[in-house]
Amino acid sequence: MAEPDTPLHSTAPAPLAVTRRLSLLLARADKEILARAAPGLAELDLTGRQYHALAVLADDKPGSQLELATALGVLPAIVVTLVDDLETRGLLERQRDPRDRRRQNITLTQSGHQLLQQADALAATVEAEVFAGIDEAAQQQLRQTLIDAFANRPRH
Amino acid sequence: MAEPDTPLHSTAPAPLAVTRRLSLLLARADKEILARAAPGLAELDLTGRQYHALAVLADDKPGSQLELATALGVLPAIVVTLVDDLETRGLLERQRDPRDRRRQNITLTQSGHQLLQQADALAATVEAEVFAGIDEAAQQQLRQTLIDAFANRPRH
DNA sequence: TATTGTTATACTCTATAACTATA
DNA sequence: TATAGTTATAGAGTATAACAATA
Repeated sequence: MAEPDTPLHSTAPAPLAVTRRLSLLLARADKEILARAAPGLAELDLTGRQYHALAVLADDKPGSQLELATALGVLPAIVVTLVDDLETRGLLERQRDPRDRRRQNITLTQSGHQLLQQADALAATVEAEVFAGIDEAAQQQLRQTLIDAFANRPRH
Repeated sequence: MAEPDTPLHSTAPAPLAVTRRLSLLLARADKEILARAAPGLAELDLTGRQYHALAVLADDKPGSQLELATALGVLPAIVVTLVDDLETRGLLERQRDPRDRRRQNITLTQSGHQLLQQADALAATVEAEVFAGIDEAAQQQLRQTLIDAFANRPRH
């Protein structure tokens, strides 16, 4: 229902910069979700990247730190300190691959899995908050389109 | 068509970490697009953020640097050097607002608009590349869902 | 007294290259 | 000779606080 002061045939508002550009829209979505999740993650002593790493380690079981680096989209040198920290906190364990001693096999410990579960619960809450006004079908479609475009594609 | 070695009733593959979590999916989408656009933007001497700033300045015409900072999601102190650089390159002009001399009115110059146009063309190319396999309706739906969830929402 | 913009600075993060060990 | 992991370090980017100008 129109506000009393709103003309019936108002001119359409000029589109915002961000709505005209899908790239910026995606950038904003990412930033917004991270900003909302960051305080909760901080209570778990996790950065967004550390959460990402735990998720990849739990589900994708990369066979080396290099694979983990690729999955996260960061340099191998970064992964070393990232994994160092999580290992010190007892969230994962490193073990040299006996068949190729250059590789580190990384497995989440029980507390690693537990912490991931907490982080997932938090992420789910944030997602529910952000997509509160969006109907279920649109949310499902959003997920599927992103999977089709990004998740099944080899990284370059 | 199935590969010869693929069993007809193979067990469904465990979902990748990123496909189970919408937040990570969005993070990956953002990262992927930025990674693909970065080299082209670098040829225009632009970072992703500078491109974002040009787009906001052109379309949203923020009335102060603080508004620009909010739109970009960065701290006011960051905007100073950001705008400094673009001003030095003749892409925009600062002018004190005569009605409130604390505020800086920022307007894109002609070359600022031209550079933005080039960056937009590049972004469009990258988007077309990334969403090549996605049908037009799904792309449109993706855009609309993101607008509904993020663009019409006051920043917090 | 509050707000906008600015500067300085300490801090964190990142990228690069060199190195060890394994293959 | 190539690859996985590691380390050191220089450079880039960020956050924080203090300040000037204006309201």
